[in-house]
Formats: sequence, structure tokens, C-alpha cells
Amino acid sequence: MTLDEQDKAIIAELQRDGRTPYAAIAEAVGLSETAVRKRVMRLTDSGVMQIVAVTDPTQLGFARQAMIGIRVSGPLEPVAQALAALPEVDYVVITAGSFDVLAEVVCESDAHLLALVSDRIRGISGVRETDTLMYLKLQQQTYAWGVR
Amino acid sequence: MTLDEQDKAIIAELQRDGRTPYAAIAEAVGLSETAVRKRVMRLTDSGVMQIVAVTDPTQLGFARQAMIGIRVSGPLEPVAQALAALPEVDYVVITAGSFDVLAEVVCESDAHLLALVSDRIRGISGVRETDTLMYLKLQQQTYAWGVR
DNA sequence: AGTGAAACGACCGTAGA
DNA sequence: TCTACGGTCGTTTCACT
Repeated sequence: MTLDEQDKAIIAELQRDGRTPYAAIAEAVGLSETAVRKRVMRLTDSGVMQIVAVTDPTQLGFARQAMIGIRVSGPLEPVAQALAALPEVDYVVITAGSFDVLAEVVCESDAHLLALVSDRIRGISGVRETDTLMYLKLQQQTYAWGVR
Repeated sequence: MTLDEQDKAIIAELQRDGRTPYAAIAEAVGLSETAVRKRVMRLTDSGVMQIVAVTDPTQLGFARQAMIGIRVSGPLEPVAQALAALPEVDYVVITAGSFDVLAEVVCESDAHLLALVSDRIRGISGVRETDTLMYLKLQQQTYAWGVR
């Protein structure tokens, strides 16, 4: 699907506040309310955009985040699935490069992170090697790719 | 801030659809509409939660995603800031581990990715070494950490 | 443009520090 | 008593046909 400038403007508006009324969006982008509503429906139905609640783990007592780089022996997908099943894991991607799988984890403390990596991640069958990249500072996080 | 079960239920509901009416949430969690509205306001005002539009780059012709692991000489923050300023970069984090900075990038094609890494990222002053981890499969992505 | 639904604000009640 | 939270109701605004 291709986005025109008005689609992008609508997304940008909903990026600021996902509950912005259609009428307010309409005024901001120069379309009728109905046109905006149809476009939003089209964007969400097609899977291009989704309007969801996003939480901030640091505000919830999860002070320790890290990316775990993993080297695997054998098939990758079972390992990725096992990682995704862990409650502390919020992001899993299979990659080609110096790691086979990347997993982002959210922990309450160093002890929690240690237990997670040492006991549970390294216990997954097929996990050969892990590299823990502890987060020092989250510099940027964008939810609306391809829009700005 | 501490979340009780009702906060979590509200977040879970808005995680499914960020525009769910307060009355519907109220019914689902067993509170009045007003109470739900106040809780949502508290959650968003405090920064615990945000309701936003999220786009799917693969649906928008950005077929090539990658995590770029970067080793830096000298200060880290200027490099992280320069990375964040690139339009293709949607996520930047400073880490302690085998990379100094991680940047997730969204590209239209291999050629685009090559140009980005080769010309622009490696041209940033302080970038010493890059490792491109091309995404093969995004296995999981969660927006509501600490809720499930 | 009109109508039913949703959101909002002002006010009150209650429980616990 | 003060604060935090929930509920009721009347009004305005919004969503959808």
C-alpha cells in the first residue's frame, strides 16, 4: 500500500494521541471528518497501522533492559519461539549476521536479569552462546516508521 | 507507580484496540465509565502508558530491516544522536557489551540498506566499526511490557 | 444533517492515612 | 481532616447513517 501526504498527516496526528477525535484530525489535515474516518479504517483494516496502548517499563519498576544476542546450533525457529514464550522477552527477531537471534528483555533488577539469562535463556535447547548488551540509555524509539 | 489488576485489565483492553470506548472497557473490567476514564488519564499523564498509532513497515514497502551494532571511538551520545537523526533509524540505544550502540533501521531494499550503512552511518564521526544484522523473521513484538 | 452514543466536568460519597 | 478514588448526572461533543 502507498501512503499519500494526507495519510501520513493522519498517522502523525494519531501518533501524538491515538484517541484524537476524527473531527480534530480532519481540521488538522484539511479533509472532512468522514474522509478521515474512512482513511483510518482503511489503514487499520489493511494492517498498515494499529492504534494501541504502549507501556513504559522504566515507569513500572523494570529498571534493567538488555538485548541478548544469541548464537544457536541447529534450527533457529524453535529457539526463537522458546524465547518469545518467556514473559520478560518483549522482542524476538531472527537475523543473519554475527548473531542468529536477538531478544530484548525487560527485568526488574540485575539479579533478575542474571537469573533470566543464566537459568532460563541459556537452558533453552539449541542456545549455544549468549551476549548480553545491557541498556545504558534508550536514545530514541519511534512507532511510526516510514511516516516522518 | 504500581498497577493493580484493574489497571492491567484496562491496559490489556487498550492494547487490543486503543480506541475502545470507556463504557466498553468499564463493562469488561467492572468499573464505571468515569472511573475508567480517570484511570486512563492517570496512566497516560504519569507516562506509564501511551495510546499511539503504530505502523508496520513491511506493509509499506520497507522490506529490509536490520539491527546495526556499532563500535564507537570516543563519546557515545553524539553518535547516538546522529544516528537518531537519520530518517531510516527508528530505534537507538546505548549499551554496555560487545557493541556500544544499537540502531534498528528500516529500508526499502538491499541497495537502500547498503547506501545507508556504507555512506551515512559509517560516515558519522566516531563510528569505528559496524555489524549489520539483517532481519530474517520478526518473531515477536510486544508493546505492553509488564502487563501480561 | 440528524440521531444515538460517547466523552467530559462538576459534584458528592466513602474509605483509609 | 485531608487525600485518593469511585459513582451519578447533566451537558457537550462525537460517530455514524
